[in-house]
Amino acid sequence: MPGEKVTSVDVAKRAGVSQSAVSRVFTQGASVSPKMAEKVHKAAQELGYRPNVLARSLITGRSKIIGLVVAYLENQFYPDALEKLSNALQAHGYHILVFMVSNEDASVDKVMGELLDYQVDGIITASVGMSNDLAARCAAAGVPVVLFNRGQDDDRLNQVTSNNFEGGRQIAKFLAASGHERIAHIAGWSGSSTGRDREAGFRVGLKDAGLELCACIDGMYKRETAAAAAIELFSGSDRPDAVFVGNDHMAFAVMDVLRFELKLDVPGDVSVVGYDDVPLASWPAYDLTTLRQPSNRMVEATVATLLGWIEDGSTSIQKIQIDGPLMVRGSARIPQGWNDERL
Amino acid sequence: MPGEKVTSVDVAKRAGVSQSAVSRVFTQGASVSPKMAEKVHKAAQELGYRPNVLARSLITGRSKIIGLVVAYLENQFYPDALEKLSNALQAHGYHILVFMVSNEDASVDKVMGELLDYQVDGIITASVGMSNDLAARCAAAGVPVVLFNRGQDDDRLNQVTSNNFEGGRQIAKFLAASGHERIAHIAGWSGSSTGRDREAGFRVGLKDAGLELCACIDGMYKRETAAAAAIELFSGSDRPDAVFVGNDHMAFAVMDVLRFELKLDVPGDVSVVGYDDVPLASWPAYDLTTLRQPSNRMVEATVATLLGWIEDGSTSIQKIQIDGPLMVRGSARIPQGWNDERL
DNA sequence: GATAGTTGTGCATACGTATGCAAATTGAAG
DNA sequence: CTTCAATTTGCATACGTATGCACAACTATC
Repeated sequence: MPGEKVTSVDVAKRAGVSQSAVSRVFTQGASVSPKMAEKVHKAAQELGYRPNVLARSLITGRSKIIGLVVAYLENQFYPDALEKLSNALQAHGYHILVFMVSNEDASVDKVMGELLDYQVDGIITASVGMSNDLAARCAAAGVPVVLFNRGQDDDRLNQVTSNNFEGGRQIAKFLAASGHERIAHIAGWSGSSTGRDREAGFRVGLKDAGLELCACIDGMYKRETAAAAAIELFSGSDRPDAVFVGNDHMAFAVMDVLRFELKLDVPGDVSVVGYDDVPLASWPAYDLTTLRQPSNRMVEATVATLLGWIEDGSTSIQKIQIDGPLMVRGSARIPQGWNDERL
Repeated sequence: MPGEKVTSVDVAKRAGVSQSAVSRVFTQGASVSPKMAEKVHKAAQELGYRPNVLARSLITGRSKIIGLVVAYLENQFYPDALEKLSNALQAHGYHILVFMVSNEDASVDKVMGELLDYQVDGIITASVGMSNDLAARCAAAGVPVVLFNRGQDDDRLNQVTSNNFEGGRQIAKFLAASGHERIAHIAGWSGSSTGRDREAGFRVGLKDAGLELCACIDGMYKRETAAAAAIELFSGSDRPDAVFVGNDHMAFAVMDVLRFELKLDVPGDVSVVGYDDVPLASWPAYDLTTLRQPSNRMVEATVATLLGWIEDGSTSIQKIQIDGPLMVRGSARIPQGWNDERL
């Protein structure tokens, strides 16, 4: 391999100008004469020169890299968000450096260290929390953090979520309105704010309707755990007639168990409602009634917050909650006149 | 924000040693006395020092960044691969910088330029090809490229795929053995090697069995296109009794159309076979018979190729094809004695 | 055409680290 | 205690770029 690194010095030499001139031509907002710009561009073109982002970052303190920490991509919500985040950031000249973590242990902290080594301009964590100790370090390093789809009390951390409490309540209202009487919940991981908030809202919603949760199991946001929970809940004869599952990913597992293992009819025997509205939820094989997390708007808010912090020096902590609609589909009995009421 | 960048110089000062000593302590394979190492580590600890990867890369010429170019994450195969790639590379001290492209136009080339700006140590493209012009530039820059799940003739490009031709043939053999007579194909995008190879193998396999393709439509690897193709193929009365769909992602759409729109029974009326074996394929809602692309081994091969090139200076072009088994499930009629034969 | 004001350019230096080289230290052997 | 080899350390410099500062070139004004 030839391995010809062509630098601004080479370009300067060929164009017969100084290195600083070359630098200015490639720097946004520096003043150069049209004549100079043309000369330099020509030389650069001929040599195939492109500025070295890393070297630049050394001096500007801006790496144009955003670190994304994510636990797993199995739940379709996250690849979808990742794609949208990447596109949005790319449009602003930033790119995403990916860090996979296992959510359970302290690997988050370890990985975050590596993250800072890369001098990232900002950090987005999707579906993972972080230790306060770590939050402090990021704050000290001046690196803004946005928790995407996860809340945390630490007041140094921005966060963007859907309105999980309200979402849970809305689902309760819906299930109550269609006359269900034994309503169960397979909750999101209780170690996560999203899981806890959805459950809390759901309970309040049921209470408002004069109902009470007949059973509640932590599904850990995992397919296997949710499936096991479904078997436990629905094997007996006094089974629930409706279940709110903490996210779509688990809801699919639950529907699989209900229909193919326990031979129950959905929604005839059991109504199932999920949370997220991932693309798969609308496919007819599942046709899942679910509360939409508006990923577009969540991504928008995340990017806006991050860039505001990085480029405009904003320092106000944002705790953004975005409302989403209930997508009424075929997996749950529909209350009479539901559509009318909502017009 | 405080913004305390702590450098090796700060650590050196506090430990009462030279900056180079600090550097050596944090450099793999440099010789330092235990005493020195301890002093430096202590000071570093106290100040919260971590080496700046970007500055390091400037001098070593190694950024520890691998660029990943990917077109879309909607097909579950890719987030799955991304997760595995990231984990494998992370274990070797590398991280993935993500670049989303739209496959159709020349945006690949544009994005690749940005990629090189980051001085990536290597490039993985998932599901996208690249212009020869570009391949030349990467070769010139000494940056190794691995095409993941996509082939291309250019002899400067490594590639890792499943054995698509053989896979297609195996599927043909399977469908023929179960006595299907009117066999159709909704092909992968004809602009991709994977799509073409699977189709070619499929045709050969049918021929070997004395059969012929009764219809073939390009599904573009897109859900909507595949759905439209399914309607076109199966609306008439002389419909096919089996269809091989170019990947699982499209196969799901096809099954949805067949079952819920055209009210056909799978596999009673039509057998459906996919390609990839993404996790969803094994969920009972689809229970899709499909040819597995062994993503674990493909990832392994990709990482090995890339790191061999980067770290061991290997320069031999690898064109790796990995065989995968046919996962026989419920979406296609099973030939009598199929299991016996295969023992 | 001289002067002041404006813009464009070059010089020098800095960013944070790694590394060749020579000096200094250590340890072993005589 | 001396000598020599082996190891450890510090000094200086380089990586590729951006930017403050001083100076050169140009424009407009009288």
